Amino acid sequence: MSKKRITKQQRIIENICFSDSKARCIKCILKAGKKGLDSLNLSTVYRHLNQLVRSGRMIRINHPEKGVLYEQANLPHHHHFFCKSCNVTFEIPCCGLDEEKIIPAGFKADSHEIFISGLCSACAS
Amino acid sequence: MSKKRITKQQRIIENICFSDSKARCIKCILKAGKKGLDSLNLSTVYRHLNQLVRSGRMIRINHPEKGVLYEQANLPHHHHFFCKSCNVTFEIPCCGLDEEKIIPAGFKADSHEIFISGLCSACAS
DNA sequence: GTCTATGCAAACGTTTTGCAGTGGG
DNA sequence: CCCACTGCAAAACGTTTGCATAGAC
Repeated sequence: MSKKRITKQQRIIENICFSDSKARCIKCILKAGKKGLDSLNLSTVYRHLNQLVRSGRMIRINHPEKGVLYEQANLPHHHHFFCKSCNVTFEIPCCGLDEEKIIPAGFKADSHEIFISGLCSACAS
Repeated sequence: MSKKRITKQQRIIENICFSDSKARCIKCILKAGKKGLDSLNLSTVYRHLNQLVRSGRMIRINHPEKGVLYEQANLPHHHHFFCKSCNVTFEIPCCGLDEEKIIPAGFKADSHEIFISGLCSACAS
């Protein structure tokens, strides 16, 4: 069995991912990481994110308008509101979905994703 | 202004897209189209689908597990259930989402997507 | 010093685009 | 007979992979 090494790159990437609960795209993570280590490489970011997803610490979400985003896996159940004006993705803490109502008889749901688009409160006013 | 021409390719592609309400991927459309016209080209399918999306007759949905799918735009409100066992996407006719409950105060939603994953009735039994 | 993780470049799959030629009107 | 649409090949993306080597231990 190979031994894992903790590298500067890994520390930087994980610090970004776990600094808050925001969902981020790869490029945002790379850009933020380059502030701490200019030589940080896109492949390295991909490799660490894939590893974090595989190990279950993060999840990959496929946002209908923003593409692939990475987010912490153990956040409380929530969904995503994308503001078309300021281009920011907000987490929506509670879930109003009644799975019983929506799924056909006999179907067994084990997960769901809700993506809402519109205007956030700042842009709506 | 340029005049539009109705081509064999266009007729074939639209026939496939509007033959039923199924959401289809590009490759499925190409494969089906090649039955009617073997020389049908992937670029042509992309060009027509993009045009159909731009003109508002179809929509592009970014399915979390199946990638990009194309679907008629004017279907009654519905969402998607993806069966992880048989790999089929089912349309769910009704919507149990109460937007009032889920979105934060001041936010204005104008659209939402719900993707549910699990087992369909056939695979669950 | 060893051997994993990195940076770089090349490979890959999907989507778009440039261009010469076909064919719809 | 014209010029929009097609097919083909190449470009343009986002993501993954192979490889030599920097650097963690």
